[in-house]
Amino acid sequence: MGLVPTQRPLPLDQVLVGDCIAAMNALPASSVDCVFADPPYNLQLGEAGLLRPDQSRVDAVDDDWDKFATFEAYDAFTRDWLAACRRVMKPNATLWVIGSYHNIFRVGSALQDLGYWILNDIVWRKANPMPNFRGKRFTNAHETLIWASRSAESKGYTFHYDALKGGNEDLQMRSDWFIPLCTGEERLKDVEGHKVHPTQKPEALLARSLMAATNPGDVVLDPFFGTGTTGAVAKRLGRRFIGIEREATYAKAAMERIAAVQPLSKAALMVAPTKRAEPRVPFLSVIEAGHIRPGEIVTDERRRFRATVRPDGQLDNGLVIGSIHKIGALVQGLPACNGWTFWHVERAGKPVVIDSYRAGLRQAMANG
Amino acid sequence: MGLVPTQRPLPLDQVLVGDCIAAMNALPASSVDCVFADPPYNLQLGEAGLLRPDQSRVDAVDDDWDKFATFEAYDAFTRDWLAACRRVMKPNATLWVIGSYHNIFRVGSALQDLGYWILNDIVWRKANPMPNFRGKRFTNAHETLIWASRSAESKGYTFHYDALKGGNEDLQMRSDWFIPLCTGEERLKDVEGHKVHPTQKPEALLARSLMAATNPGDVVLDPFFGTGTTGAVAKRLGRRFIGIEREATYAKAAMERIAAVQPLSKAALMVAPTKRAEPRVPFLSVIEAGHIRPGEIVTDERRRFRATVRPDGQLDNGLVIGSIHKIGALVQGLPACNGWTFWHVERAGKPVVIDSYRAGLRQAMANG
DNA sequence: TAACATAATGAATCTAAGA
DNA sequence: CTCTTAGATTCATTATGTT
Repeated sequence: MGLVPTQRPLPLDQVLVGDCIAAMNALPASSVDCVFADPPYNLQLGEAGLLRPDQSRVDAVDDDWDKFATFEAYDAFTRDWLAACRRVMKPNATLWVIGSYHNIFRVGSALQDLGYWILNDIVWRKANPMPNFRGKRFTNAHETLIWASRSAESKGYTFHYDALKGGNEDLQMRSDWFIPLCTGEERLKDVEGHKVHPTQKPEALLARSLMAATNPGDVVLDPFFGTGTTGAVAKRLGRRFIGIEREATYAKAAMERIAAVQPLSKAALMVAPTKRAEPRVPFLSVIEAGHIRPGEIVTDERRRFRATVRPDGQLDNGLVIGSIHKIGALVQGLPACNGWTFWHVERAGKPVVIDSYRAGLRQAMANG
Repeated sequence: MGLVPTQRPLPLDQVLVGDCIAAMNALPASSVDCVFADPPYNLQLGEAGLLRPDQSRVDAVDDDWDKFATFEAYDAFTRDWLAACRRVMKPNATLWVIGSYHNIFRVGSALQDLGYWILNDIVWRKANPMPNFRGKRFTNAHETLIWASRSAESKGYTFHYDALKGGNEDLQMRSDWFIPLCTGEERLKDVEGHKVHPTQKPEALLARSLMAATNPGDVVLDPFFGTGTTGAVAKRLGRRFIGIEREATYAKAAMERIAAVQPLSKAALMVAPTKRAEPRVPFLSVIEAGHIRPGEIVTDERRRFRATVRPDGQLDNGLVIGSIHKIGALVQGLPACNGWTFWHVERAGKPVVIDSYRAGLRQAMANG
């Protein structure tokens, strides 16, 4: 590198169409304040395709850009783009990467190998994830973001601790974020009503990341720009962006989308916390918290019906095993029952409704 | 199996004191049903620099070679113990590993490189995490578990889908678990009131993992046994354990702790039979038992489709003869159909699903 | 129009037994 | 080994259609 000749100006608020590594290598070193990257996940899906219980087909991400022959090939790709990012990052810049269990461990390792310094891993808890249709695994209800500084010596990175805390009911912002999927109006669709991009991210996710780790006027680079969520949020928040996208159709959709975005006033940037429905509390959590012991007997208030609490959070009435709701309905011969208000445990000789153990857990679960 | 030469019995419900890799290599291959591992991560950053695995300080944190060597040593260690685990795992065994952003990416990558197949990554959301005192990062409010099968071909792993669902408001259990930290009574303390082990995991975390992925009587191996949470929970849940721990003081504390654990009753641990596990009933048996007569008309619930019951247990829709499933799929134009839940017969003017005749026959088959 | 019912869909590593 | 068949399997939200 050596001498830096007449430096070209940064291509701000634009989308560069082409390979992200080449495009980044054409940018001057130490020139961006933040990177947000949503690289291919390398899903490795089977040939057969997946059917829902209603026999409709799941629209899987089977695009060519997500296919890598081996982990080695994926690792090489990952190292290359991460290294290119690191070169253009200012010394105190930070980088966000999002991924799932398919790829995030490769990405995290590569980050560390290249000298990045992990500040947090963040869990995006999806409000409405796709279920596991075959019942063979836990519902894959989250994705992971890694937030890293350029190196362990980058102590002066931006983090708006107080703003985040103020927007989080004066509690420190935790590493688990509860945010809905990108659907509805926000999801870009073509004239036929099909989604333009298979993996468009919600703006709320980008907004929280960029609010936390950048200042107004900062330059945010996105090497996998897609349909430009990063650009749209950057513009709205008064940040600048540089997008790089290989597919011209995505790039075009992104620029049209961003053109329609209105930047927010400073006052509007102080976002009110999102209202959430009360979180569901699994009955298993009441047992795990020690309020009710496995093997205990639950009864209705007048002790006409009884069942035994199992360690898995189900009830056993001697004939059938099922949820508090199912067994409650069964013993009464009703089609449905709210087990929380129906079942009681004995405490100091008196029946205590199990619903009384829910409130505390709800409060604790609501954070994040 | 063929001939099995004088095989040493497994050291069940014991703690082996020593190096976990040597201890595992002394166990017979394909002998455990599940592994739960809470490995050390010595990649800890000090406030002012990097520590080597032996806790000596790395002077020049910008020394790339030294940094690389540290990760490399950790990776080699990780590969070794994961490979040793894989050898002693039965073909359908699964493995759990827990870690934080310091080490989980190394572990996940090593897993994949060794041929394990990741089934889920699970987020343990802590109810009461340690706050971030300096306000420079998000509160680190979670840890990550990886759940993996021995290989992509291990399709027969244990997963108690229905039990988990029943304890979770009749909804699929998600990949984000909300569980309190290990504190209070549960936390092991020495005579001076200091915690015995720095990273004792909550029993609820182990209980959910082991209930999900093992059956009563299964053998659970924990190569980093510590103060024996895995053993305590395994005993309580009627599973067997093999613990391996390098520090004799931890091993001793673990055995004392486990000795005090009362196992739950067999009845409480009984696994309810799932639909998948129930014996198959030929539709012909329903006819033979007289529940449905040959020549009767079957319809879907809303009577849009119809077919005739043949004496051989097949259906005839006027054009094609085939199984209840095949004809069900055919009339709907779907690739597949569960004929048991699709077809109905008329009884007292109302449609009755033919599946309702299976339960009685199953009962009879079980008794006969 | 309002209320209600039905259909669609989201980064998915998603079956098991028997011939 | 492959091929065939039985039959088990979904949650939250948005979009669309019907009464």
